[in-house]
Amino acid sequence: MKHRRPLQLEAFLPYRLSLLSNAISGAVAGVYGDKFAISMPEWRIMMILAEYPGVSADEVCRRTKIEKSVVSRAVARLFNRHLINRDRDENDKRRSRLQLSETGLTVYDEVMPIARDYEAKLLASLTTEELEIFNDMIDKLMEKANRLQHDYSSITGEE
Amino acid sequence: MKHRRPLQLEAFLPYRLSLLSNAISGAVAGVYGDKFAISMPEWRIMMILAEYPGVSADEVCRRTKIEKSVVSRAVARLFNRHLINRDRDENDKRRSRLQLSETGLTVYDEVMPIARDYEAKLLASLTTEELEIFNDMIDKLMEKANRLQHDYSSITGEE
DNA sequence: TGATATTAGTTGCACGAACAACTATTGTCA
DNA sequence: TGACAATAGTTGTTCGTGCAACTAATATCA
Repeated sequence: MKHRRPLQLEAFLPYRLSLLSNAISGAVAGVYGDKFAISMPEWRIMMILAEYPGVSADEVCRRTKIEKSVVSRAVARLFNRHLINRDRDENDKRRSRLQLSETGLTVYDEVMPIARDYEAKLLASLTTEELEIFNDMIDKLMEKANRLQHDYSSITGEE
Repeated sequence: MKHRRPLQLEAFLPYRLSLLSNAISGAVAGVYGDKFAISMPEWRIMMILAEYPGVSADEVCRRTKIEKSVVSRAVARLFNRHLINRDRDENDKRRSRLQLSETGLTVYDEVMPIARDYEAKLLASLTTEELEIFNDMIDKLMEKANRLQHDYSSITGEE
């Protein structure tokens, strides 16, 4: 007779992480989304531009890991709403140079404290040491996941 | 604490968790997705049905936290592909009683070891103790996130 | 009992994300 | 130099997801 061990779905890490990520992202999105109608990728881009003014859309992709088409449309939308400035790089006319506009900075300065406050409250449930461990484990898992993804993608391959 | 410091996006937890969750989910999806053309929610439902045969679609929703429309369509698709059986509950004719079919069980038995193996390999990068801590922190953060989501949703002025 | 509220499940619709194809510019190398 | 590859960015298409409206069955309560 076959012994079928249940997975214990509630303890299944991918499942748990997905739930947690959704819960947190949902709450974070509420912070800026409801008030300024800014989407998650748009906000991430604004954060990047606040930290690295003048970067290109491509660099935003590399830093955020957001799909370039998503970045393209998000940038277009931010630009149309005058939240960012978009100049072309004269040394490489394919490249754009992006930065927050005056308005964008204003919005950023208004939202950022709330986002920071949210993160602080969220992390208040962890000690500094725990947080360090947590971050360390995220790194490990991330690295492992990327390596495994490569391995497993060949399972389905021709054979 | 801090005033005008940049957020250090790379250290921003919601951002990091989102990346990790995507990476892991992507890899997991590759395990069953490529081979059997089963989507993520479909696979989760199959896991639930393997663990709790005969549950209703609504109970699947509660257990997986997946939107009921998504569950409805996923169940329909699994049913059409003869991976699950769907009977109506005679005591409450609104309810359905779902369970894996013979075929579904076969698929489950083939995919499950791979999924389990993947999780094992993923978690191999953590010690047992670390994993325990990690799970504990996920619980804490989850609880906190749910509470905060409630708090922050009232910022926008709606009640 | 009958009016009304709840619940289980389905379906329509809108929106965001992934993927690929495309334009325009720049880099490479014979 | 000129042909071709690579890169930056845009756009079209498809698909998964979430919300809301809807149907059908059951529960509540005067």
